[in-house]
Amino acid sequence: MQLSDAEWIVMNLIWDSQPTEASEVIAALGSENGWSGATVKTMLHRLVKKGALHTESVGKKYRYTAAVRRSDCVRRASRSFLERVFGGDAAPALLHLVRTSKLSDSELAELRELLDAKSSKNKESKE
Amino acid sequence: MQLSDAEWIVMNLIWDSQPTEASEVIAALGSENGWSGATVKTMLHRLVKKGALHTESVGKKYRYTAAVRRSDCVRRASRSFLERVFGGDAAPALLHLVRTSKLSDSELAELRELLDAKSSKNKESKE
DNA sequence: GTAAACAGTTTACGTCTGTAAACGCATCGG
DNA sequence: CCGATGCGTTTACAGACGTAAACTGTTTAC
Repeated sequence: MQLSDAEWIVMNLIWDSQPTEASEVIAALGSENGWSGATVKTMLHRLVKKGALHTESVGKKYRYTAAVRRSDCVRRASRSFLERVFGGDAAPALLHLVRTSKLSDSELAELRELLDAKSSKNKESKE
Repeated sequence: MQLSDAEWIVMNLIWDSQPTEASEVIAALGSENGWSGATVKTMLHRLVKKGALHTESVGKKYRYTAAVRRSDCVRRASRSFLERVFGGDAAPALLHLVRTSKLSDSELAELRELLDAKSSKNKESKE
């Protein structure tokens, strides 16, 4: 499920507050991004058509829900980003991101923990 | 300097082996990506037009060199990726990438070092 | 020197994107 | 009951993208 820039904006909103009605999306993105209602409607329609969203008309109300999991889209987008910018090599990407990002102490700690967990897994598979 | 997928492929090649002649790019990307020579020529032309590449005709030979720094493009692409997929928040992105990537011991070590350096910098600024 | 090869420029064309108006149908308020 | 409002659908349109052929001028090999 390849999402464009604008589509990510819509999907992020819907993932965050499902199920969502058109009016909410229009209200949120209209003021936040300066999109006209017509534009938002087009995005929603296209996302439904490409299978990223799902509409249910419960009673007389229409609601949008995500039809694809955010994690899948994130995975796909990350892979594509790594591929195009870093030739698929995660390590330089990570180094770059760490260098150029502000990270709080707790975030740093969490990352360090993950790295430690990964190291021990490396050791295991070596044995 | 917003680069498209295909443009990244060309730019990566040229950054790696500057200066480059059209024939080399065509040879490399033709076999590697299955692009026709005509396609490569179009890409080169567009990249020159948008200011990402620079042509010099030294004597009777034409050579392409990058007119933008890779690091700038990487920064821009990373920011855009973070923005669209993780709402601009680096920490979750890093966690995701670490979780889903294979990293060697030395890469893990290097990352850990960077994190440590960042921690101490955090402390400094607090004092 | 004439044809083949090569390089850059033009033109082409279908698809995707961002942005939006217009249309048609249902519903709601008066 | 009738017009305003809300929502989904259709249509629109310019610019970017991927892909590539055609054209033109130059260089090179026979």
